[in-house]
Amino acid sequence: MTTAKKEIGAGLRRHIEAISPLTDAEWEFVSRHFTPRKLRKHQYLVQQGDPVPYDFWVVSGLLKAYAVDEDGKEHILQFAMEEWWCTDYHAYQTESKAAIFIDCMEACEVLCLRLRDRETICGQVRAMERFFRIKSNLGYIALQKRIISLLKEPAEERFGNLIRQYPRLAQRVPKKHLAAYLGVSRETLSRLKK
Amino acid sequence: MTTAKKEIGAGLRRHIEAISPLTDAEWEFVSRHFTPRKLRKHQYLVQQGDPVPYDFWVVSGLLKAYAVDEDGKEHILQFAMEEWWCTDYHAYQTESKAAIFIDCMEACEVLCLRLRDRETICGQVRAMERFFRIKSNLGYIALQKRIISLLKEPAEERFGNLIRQYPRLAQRVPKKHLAAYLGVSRETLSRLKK
DNA sequence: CGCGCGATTGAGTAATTTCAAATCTAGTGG
DNA sequence: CCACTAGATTTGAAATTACTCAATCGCGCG
Repeated sequence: MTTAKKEIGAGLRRHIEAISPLTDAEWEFVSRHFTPRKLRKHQYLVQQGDPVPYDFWVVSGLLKAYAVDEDGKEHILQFAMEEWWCTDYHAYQTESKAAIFIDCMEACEVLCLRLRDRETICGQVRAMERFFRIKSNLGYIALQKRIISLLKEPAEERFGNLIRQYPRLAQRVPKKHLAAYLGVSRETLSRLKK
Repeated sequence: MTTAKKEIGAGLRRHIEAISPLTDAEWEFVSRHFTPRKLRKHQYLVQQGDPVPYDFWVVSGLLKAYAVDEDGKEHILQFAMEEWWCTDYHAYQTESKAAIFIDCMEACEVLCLRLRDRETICGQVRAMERFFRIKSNLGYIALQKRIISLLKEPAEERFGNLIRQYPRLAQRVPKKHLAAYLGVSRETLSRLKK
């Protein structure tokens, strides 16, 4: 492992151990299954219609995952900043074709994990099965909140909550993309900010 | 265990083993941590502001989980039919107060699982940790699809997909509740059906 | 038979979108 | 340091859509 890769891996290890501690031997085994990859701004990690061999963990940079409707408009499912996981989980899990796009809003470094390797890791390392269980649970909770928010709150309140909860994100991301995340047009979002 | 409870438990065992097989001893251990409960139509399982000690697995009947906005309107997060899991997972996991209501649209039998017991089960029975990991994953995928659907598809298409995917549900549930699930008024839903 | 709940319909109102144009901003090269 | 350009944001006005409120219809159950 190169020095650079070691540093990258250290971040992932901290991320995992915040939930489920690993022995050095376990970490050694786990880390072998991740492949680092660098991408430039605007590069795609996933394109609609293509297979999705990897789950991605963001080391640095910023991703957006989005669906495109028949008018060509983008609807953002998720932003993914440092230490976030992101992929088209349906396509990934079922080894089918992607329904969404994922691309880099900034230059990125990611760690890639194949489905087979994820299952191997979970099978061999008990702590990793626990990690992914808890992580999935937390993800589920977050999406439940998002759905309630979409159904119950007016756009203005959704926007307020977004910048309150992710102030860093709101600065890094062009507001038209925030609009596409909140489910309103950029013009409406602009008018809301008063 | 009574005969009735054995029958109920058998359904849960099948449900679990469809994902992750158990030995008889493991099942014996696991099943001890579930408490059966019967409820009449319109009874609450969770009320906003109350603690949420249980995750519920539906043996029979039909639940709805919903948030209420300041105008008193209901926004349905989830229906839960036979063999579905349901609770306010945020409040459950963090042992905080419920943000939503869950009540019975029909008379129900459920199996109740405390957080502590879920963690015990996962800690003691490897297959159950795997079960909950995969189940959470599938749940996450389902919610991702729902969010994309809410953002990208017009209400008419959401309605069509709903009755296509859950035809049984669409018949069991008053249409005004389907509207509250889809995020439109009942009048709008009514006009869409043409 | 009549009550109650749900579904539908109509009319008016409020909110959002669309399209177009103007303004602003950050990064580039001279 | 300034001018220029591309992308982002804002603003305006018209058109569309969805909502609200009220009234009516339909049906099952007591």
